[in-house]
Parts: sequence; C-alpha cells; structure tokens
Amino acid sequence: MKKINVKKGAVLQRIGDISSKVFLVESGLLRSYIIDDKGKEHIYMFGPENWLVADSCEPNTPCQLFIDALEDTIINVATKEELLKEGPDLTALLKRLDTMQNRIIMLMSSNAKKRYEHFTKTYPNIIQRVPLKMVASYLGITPEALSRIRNELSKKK
Amino acid sequence: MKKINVKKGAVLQRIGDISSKVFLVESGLLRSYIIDDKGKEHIYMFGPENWLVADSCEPNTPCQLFIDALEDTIINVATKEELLKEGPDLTALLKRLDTMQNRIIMLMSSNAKKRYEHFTKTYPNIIQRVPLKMVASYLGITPEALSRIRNELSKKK
DNA sequence: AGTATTTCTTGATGTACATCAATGCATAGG
DNA sequence: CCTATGCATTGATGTACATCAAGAAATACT
Repeated sequence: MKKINVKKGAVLQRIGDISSKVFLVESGLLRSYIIDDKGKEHIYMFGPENWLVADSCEPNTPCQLFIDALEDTIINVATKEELLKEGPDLTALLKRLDTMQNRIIMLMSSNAKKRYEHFTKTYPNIIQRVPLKMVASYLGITPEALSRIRNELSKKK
Repeated sequence: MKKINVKKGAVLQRIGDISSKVFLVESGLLRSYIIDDKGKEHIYMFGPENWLVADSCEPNTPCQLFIDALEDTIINVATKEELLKEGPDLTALLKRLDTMQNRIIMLMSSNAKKRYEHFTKTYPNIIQRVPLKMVASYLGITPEALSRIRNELSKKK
C-alpha cells in the first residue's frame, strides 16, 4: 500500500490497462467511468473518502474502466496481487457487492426520477461536489433530462 | 455446506428474509429476482451449474431478492457466517464482481438489441432453458420488445 | 478584470421502448 | 382427450427519455 497525492484531473487508469490496481481513497474524490461506442461517458462509480475504487476485471485481463480524480485526492494504492496476499478486507468486499446489487436493481426497476431521488438520499454529499451532468451520467440519463426532473421536484414543494 | 435437492418451482428465499444464505448450484438452474412497486418481476441473475446465487445484502439486514428454482436443482447451502469462517472463495468473489460490473456497464451503455446479443453470447445455454419472457426480464425489457428484436435479427440473415 | 469555456436550462422534435389488446400455439393437468 | 393456462407474436398507441439547438449563468484562465 503506497500513499500518493493526485491533482484534480489526474488519470489513474485507462481502458485497456492490464495493471489493474486498487485505490483506497483517503480524502478527495475519484470517479470510474466508461466511454461507449458513441463516445459518450457513463460514470460507473464515484469514490469519495473511504471508498475503494477499482476495476473488477479479472487479474491479467484488460480494464474496462477509466479512473480519474475529480478533486485533489489522497489515495492508497495497491495491486490486486498484494491485496490477495495480505488477505483482503472481506467487509469491504461484501459492502461493495451490496452497493453493486443496489445499483443493478435501481437501473432495472426504477425510472429516472426515482433513481435521482435514491441517489440524493444515498450520496447526499456527492451531489454538492460534482457538476450535475456527472450525476446525470451516473444515473444513466442526459443532463437535460436531469434538469427537468429537478425542476419538477422543486416545483412540487 | 449442506447438500439439498429442490424441485422446480421451489422458493429458497423471499424478500425480507434475514437468514441470507448462499447457494452453490451443482446442477439445475436457480434464479434471483425482485418485484418492483408495480408488481413487475425483474430477474437479477440466473444461476446455472457452478454458479453462486445469493443476496448480497449485508449480514443481518433483510434480503431484497427472491430466489427460486427454474429446474429441479441440486445445491450446496451455507450461511454467510459459515463461509466467512471457512475463508471464502476469493476467486469466485472476484468473478462475481466482474459479472456484476459487466451487467451495470451493459445496462448503462447499450440498447436492448446489444444487450440481447451480449446475453446470447455470454449465456448461450441459458436461453434454451428458460422462457423468453424471463430473458426479457433479465435484459430489462418486455417480452414484446424482445420478440421484435429477435424477429429483426433473424430477418437480417 | 475580461474573455473563454464549461455548465445549466428551456423548447422543439425524434425514437426506443412500454403498454394494451387480440390471436395462435404449446404445454400441463384432470 | 379436452380444456385451461402460460407463452410468443403482431399491431396500434402511448410515453419517458434522447437529441438538437440556443441562450443564460457560472467557472476557469491569462
């Protein structure tokens, strides 16, 4: 585990990389995302304090995700091999599975408005820290659609 | 790890259950799914031979998934606590993370046709074993939409 | 501070998919 | 064997979102 500082905008991993490291965020904010075949970004995950950010590709296969820093960030870096030797943090792994399961369920069963409401409840601090278009990207909608949803929700009250 | 036989149609877990067991499929086919607030089913995962089927909810929280058998199935059952003691199968865990990451990426970045094509490539045997409406449910579309996609694809050739 | 760039919003239009309804087929159970 | 139930398909219509375009507002850059 090596501690490093990265500046906002720094790229930690590119699609196709084989290295496949694991980043434990101490402070700041990372994101992982993909770029689809139309060149559109889709945010896979935000990584604020205490989150673990990594591509879950199997060892020695090319990564599918970009990872970069949305803020100046302090991270602890390790290779997957190192982590496996040390005996990985099972609690963290289970939490991660839970998070991903929730994300899948959300994507499958809720419309954009509900996904947004769920997001604001689950990650109340993140929404203050990133542009709305990134929230839209995480939710799987366009910035325009998110703008309209927020508009509608604010009128209701 | 206790080995049990279940008949097609048997329900192994219900939403809200706290027990939260892990099922390792030896032969047959399980599925896990949710029911949304409109009463609609969404298949979360199919569990054929050698798959691990479980709700990834954190220990001692209520499950979000139903789990039942789509065929007569032989499974090994364990509680999460047991598995954690034994030292879990890390390779299986990593594979599971990879699967879920792929599922999320699919749901976010591909249209129904691409998701279907990806599914048929990735799980060629499952499509023969379940009704198409379940494939549709897994893909996040209606049976009607799937029917039209298949129609279109078969004409192309 | 002033300019450039990104971000957000609003409107008009388009489209992928859902919903609803009807029909033909297969399958299962008495 | 006959009937009931579930499954797949097709057509008509509806809708949630995307796309495109333009302008306003915020942010970053020199």
